[in-house]
Amino acid sequence: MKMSKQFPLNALRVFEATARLGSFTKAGDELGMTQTAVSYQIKLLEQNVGEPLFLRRPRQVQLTKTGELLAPKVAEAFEILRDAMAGVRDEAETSLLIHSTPTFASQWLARHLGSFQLRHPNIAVRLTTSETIIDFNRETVDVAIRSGTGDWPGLTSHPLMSVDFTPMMSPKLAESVGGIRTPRDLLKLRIIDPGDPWWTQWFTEAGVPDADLASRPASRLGAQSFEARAAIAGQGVAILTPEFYPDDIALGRLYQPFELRGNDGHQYWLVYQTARRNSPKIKGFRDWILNEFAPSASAANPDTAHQAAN
Amino acid sequence: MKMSKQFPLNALRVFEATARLGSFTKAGDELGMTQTAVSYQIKLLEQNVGEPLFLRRPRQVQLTKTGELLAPKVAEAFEILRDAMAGVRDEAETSLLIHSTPTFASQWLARHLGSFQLRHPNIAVRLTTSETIIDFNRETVDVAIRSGTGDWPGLTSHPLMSVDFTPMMSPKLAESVGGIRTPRDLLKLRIIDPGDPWWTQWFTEAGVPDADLASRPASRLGAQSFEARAAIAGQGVAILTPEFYPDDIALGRLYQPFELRGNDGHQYWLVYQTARRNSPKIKGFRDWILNEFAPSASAANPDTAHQAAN
DNA sequence: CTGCATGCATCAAGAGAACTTATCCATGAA
DNA sequence: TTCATGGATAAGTTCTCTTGATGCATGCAG
Repeated sequence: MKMSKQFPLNALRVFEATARLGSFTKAGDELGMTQTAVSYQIKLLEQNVGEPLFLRRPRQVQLTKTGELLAPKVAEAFEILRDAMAGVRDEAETSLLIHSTPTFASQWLARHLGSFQLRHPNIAVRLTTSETIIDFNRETVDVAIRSGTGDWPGLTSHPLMSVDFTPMMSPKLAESVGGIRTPRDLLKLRIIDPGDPWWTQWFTEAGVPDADLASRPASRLGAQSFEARAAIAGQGVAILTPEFYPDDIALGRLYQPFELRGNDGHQYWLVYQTARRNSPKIKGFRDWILNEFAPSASAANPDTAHQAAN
Repeated sequence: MKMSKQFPLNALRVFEATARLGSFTKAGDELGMTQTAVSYQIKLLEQNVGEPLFLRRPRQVQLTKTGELLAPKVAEAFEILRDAMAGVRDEAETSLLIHSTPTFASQWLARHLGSFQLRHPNIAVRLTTSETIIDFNRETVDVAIRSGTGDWPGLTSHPLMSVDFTPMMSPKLAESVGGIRTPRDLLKLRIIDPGDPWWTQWFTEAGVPDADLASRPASRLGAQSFEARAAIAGQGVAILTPEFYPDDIALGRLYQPFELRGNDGHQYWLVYQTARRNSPKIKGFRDWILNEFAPSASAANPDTAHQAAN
């Protein structure tokens, strides 16, 4: 015995509308079905209940006593369901859960999210961060920003910015050693997190493949933004992503001695579940952030999206 | 846009069970469907809402925030629906609406219904009467007892008793004219409702085709039971159905001078909508009343039913 | 009183949804 | 590692539901 038959939900919906409108035809109109279908569903329900629910009067139907007993409760139940669905749809549309790496969150999102909220004033943004790459199947998250190669099955990724890196330090620190003219001059300074592979790569590209970094004291701060603070404080030279520190550069707190930038092939990506690509709030966030990163382009171009082959 | 799709009821039911049980598989078991079907329905609902409702954890599913928002309301709504259905089913099973002619109701049902209630103590009987033949499509009635030919489209009829008739009077009235020996003797008495065609028919069959009834004063009482009361009171001779007055006959309040009974081809029938023939309470009433009218038979024989050709 | 409009019932046929079967995959436990 | 559990996916099938045509009864208008 199928539960679905033991509890004819669709018939109950039809019954609710019919009881309210007092007419099979009108109920059919409201529900977008034919009068025939209404008649059929009501009959189903009556068979299920074991009692007629409507008296078939000449040009109208009227509830029987049994029907009158049932109608208000059914109406109430559907009212609740309608509310619940509406509430959840609303919630779904008006709250956006963003996950990001801490660095991107503090260095970029924190400064730009205001513009998103201006554009979508009725979307409440919540931001969570972690170094780890979250699993959309295990966390309640709408969109994420992560660095990597953009190759995640089931997810759509849009490139935001490449993760370039170049040495940066406080201007005073540079002056303290008479200025930084060649890459080798950097080795006169304390190097923040010399174990970072970015350093090796950068020095190699800068023509200093033999830079001895391994022997230097390790000072891993975990997140780039912490290293940036340290560099600003004059504690050493850090290898940073310049895009994250426009203000510090503009205000002369950070100094980038060389144009040369390294890039390890990683980028920051906007990522979301491909299945949810049409969700308005996700679409809205995508359009906004792509536009932010492509100020010259008239609009965001979703075609740059990258969907991992599964 | 179909309402039915805009409001996925079946998916909501599946969601309710799944949220409660925390497992697609278990929900499928409870609902009598496969895990696959549950998965499908949940996906439908998630598409509809625009948000995932469950986090797919390795060996269990867990509600997302959105799901947690939705679940309790849905549960409440279904609780109400379940209650409503149960209530209405119960009401449907435990109340029996009988319609009858006033005569049959007062002369037969009133005296026998007690035995039905003994057999079905949890069925609440309600009895309505009218001379007119009710339309099952217009009145809330489960079973009816009516006289006629048993030929009603859409209805099933079981013959209960034939509507025989024979003159009856109070014994004292009979003595007052020196006893009633021949049908003609009846003409010495006041005849109650001489316009009743039963009289004509009976006198004809009794060999008195020329009985002058038309000229007698009319005294239509409307219902046979009223005429019986008048006869018992000695006000005249009435043409009655003896089966209705076993007590009055046994106690000597009514006297039937002749064995001869007329019959106009009408009978009393138990009638109900053929579509509802399997309703337990209707079945119960049918079995009971047929048994009452067939005391010799070991059980009622529904095969005597008569369904009018449509 | 006749003809028309309304509203529901019935029927056969068809579309499409819902469900099943078969498989696969990931995870956690033994 | 291997097994057991629980879910996802794909394809095929079943069957509910819907549609459209038709009929009937009633009430209203002329």
